[in-house]
Amino acid sequence: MNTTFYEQVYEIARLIPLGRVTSYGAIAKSLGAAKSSRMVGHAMLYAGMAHPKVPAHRVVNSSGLLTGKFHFNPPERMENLLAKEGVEVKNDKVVNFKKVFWNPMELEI
DNA sequence: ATCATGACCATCC
DNA sequence: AGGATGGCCATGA
Repeated sequence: MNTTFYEQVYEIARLIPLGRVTSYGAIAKSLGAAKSSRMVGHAMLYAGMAHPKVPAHRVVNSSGLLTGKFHFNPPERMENLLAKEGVEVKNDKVVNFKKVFWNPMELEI
């Protein structure tokens, strides 16, 4: 699926450093489409089909909540991967979200 | 072109 | 704190 908008989302998502997370809204903003945050999430549905793979597990909502974990193979996969990368997850949300949050705009600008 | 959908966000109660 | 509401907009039928 080389859909332009999604491709841009993937590009940003692939830049997320290991052990860091970001939000859908933040990605949308860095693309200049702050109001298209929902599309970012939707794009993640295709993340599995995209190549190279997209670390969709590093993308959460603005509260650090793992809203899309139920879209993973086994939903546990998401927190499992995050925990493995050093991101603590409790109650389906990222601990120290502020600290592990990665701002896509820092690289883009 | 129109309608429905959605891994969101901000706001209000 | 937690649920409900409206807005926003790309994509597919």
